[in-house]
Amino acid sequence: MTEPAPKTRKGAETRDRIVQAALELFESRGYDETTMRDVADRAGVAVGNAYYYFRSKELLLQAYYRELNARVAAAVADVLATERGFEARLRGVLLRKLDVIEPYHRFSAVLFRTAADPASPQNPFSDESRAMREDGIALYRDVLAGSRTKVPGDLAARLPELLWTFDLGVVLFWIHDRTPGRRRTRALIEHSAGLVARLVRLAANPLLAPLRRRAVRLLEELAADGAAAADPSPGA
Amino acid sequence: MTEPAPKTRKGAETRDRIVQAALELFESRGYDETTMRDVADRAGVAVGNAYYYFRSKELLLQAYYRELNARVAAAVADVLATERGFEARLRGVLLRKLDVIEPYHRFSAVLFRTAADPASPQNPFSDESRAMREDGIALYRDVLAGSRTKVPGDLAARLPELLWTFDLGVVLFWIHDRTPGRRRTRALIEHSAGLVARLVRLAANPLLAPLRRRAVRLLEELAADGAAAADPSPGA
DNA sequence: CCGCCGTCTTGAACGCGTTCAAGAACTACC
DNA sequence: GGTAGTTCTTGAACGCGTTCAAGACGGCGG
Repeated sequence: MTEPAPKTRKGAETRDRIVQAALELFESRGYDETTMRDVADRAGVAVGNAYYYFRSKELLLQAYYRELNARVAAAVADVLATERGFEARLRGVLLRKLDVIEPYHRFSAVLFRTAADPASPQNPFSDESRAMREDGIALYRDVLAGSRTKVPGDLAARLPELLWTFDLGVVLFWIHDRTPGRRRTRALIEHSAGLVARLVRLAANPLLAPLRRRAVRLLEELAADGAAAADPSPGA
Repeated sequence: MTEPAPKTRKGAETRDRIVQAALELFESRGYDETTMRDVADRAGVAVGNAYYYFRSKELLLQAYYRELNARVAAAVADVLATERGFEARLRGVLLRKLDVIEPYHRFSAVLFRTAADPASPQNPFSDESRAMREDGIALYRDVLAGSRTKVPGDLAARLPELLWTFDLGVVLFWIHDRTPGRRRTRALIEHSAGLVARLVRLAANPLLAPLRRRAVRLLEELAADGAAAADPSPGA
């Protein structure tokens, strides 16, 4: 995942020492304030050595990011196993995720800064992120599948993507949320889970079928188009 | 807007020469590939002088950004003066905007990269961007006011913000759109304008009043909270 | 034990954005 | 014209992320 996987025991140890040093410094001092020379010093190696294992400073931060994603997945599993209602599952997933990532709010800006660049492999719509994107969508497929809510056929195929986009929106909001304990983000999740659930139920109403079909058609068009040309992203 | 406004005629000329050089180089060579030394050389000044007028390279790029915004506002005025239907106004505004910014798609990544950082003044939710944000919201207040569509009272107060957020979403989509002529973004605008218009009309339906009130309450809560603590951003 | 080859490690050097102390140019007032 | 005070201009220097040519290390076939 991050260049030359160490081939020897010693190599692996050095790599670990570098990651360890980096994470400690990032955490205590912040990303921008930590220099690669600091990291190398603390790990007891030369700067060049850090670059032997990580092509860039940013990639060093990614170690954090991957770790986080794994922990989110673990934290969320338990909600998916217990809750049965769609609203409860959606809310539960988002709140758990929030709990896990909260301590890293400091870094979110840096992570997001690079994730925002369409050219960056960290961008959620990039080819390189395909696996993670699909994991995210699969998560919401599961949220839906495990609940009793019935979703109209045409919408069912697109709804997981839509919910994943909603998740991205919540994270975006979280990044910008400077209230203590991320109070606003919690309020957003608390209330919007109910709203989303109601909207999904509403979408099943036959009176609204024409509108729903229009919306689904748009989503399909964008997705199909994207597969050929660039990225399969939804809109807002 | 960008530090020491020149106090003398000569100062203003130097400043202009620097902006000019920067824009030409950015356009022909790209932002990252242009160095401040290049800019200074082409403008016939010392590096330090460029920094006397612009505190950073990024601020130099902002010259572009502000210029663009002004041109968008101008291009859009004509739509607002002629069109009367809400849908046509919304679609027209977005398409015009797209036409104006299209030639600068190259830079959008760089602009967005910094706009994404919550700590950056260029961030659309920052205090420093308050003026531009409010201009954007005002634009959509105008889109609504000039149309015949009737919007329920409680929603009317929040809808301009919501539409501005939708606008942000479209721009985000555009940034990631790599199809020729930005075909996908055009499709998105083309279809979603109608959808949004229908949704607004739907919101007036008395049967949906409870749902609408819930949504409006959430928006109000987030806005009020934000004013006190950090930023008044909406969610997804 | 030797020599070889892949793996790992070094630190000087590069190019960049940015800062700053020094001074030149200009203006205003006497 | 002289002087004081802005305003503008300079270029060397700094700290950073990053690169790279050179060498040290370590195991394996002979």
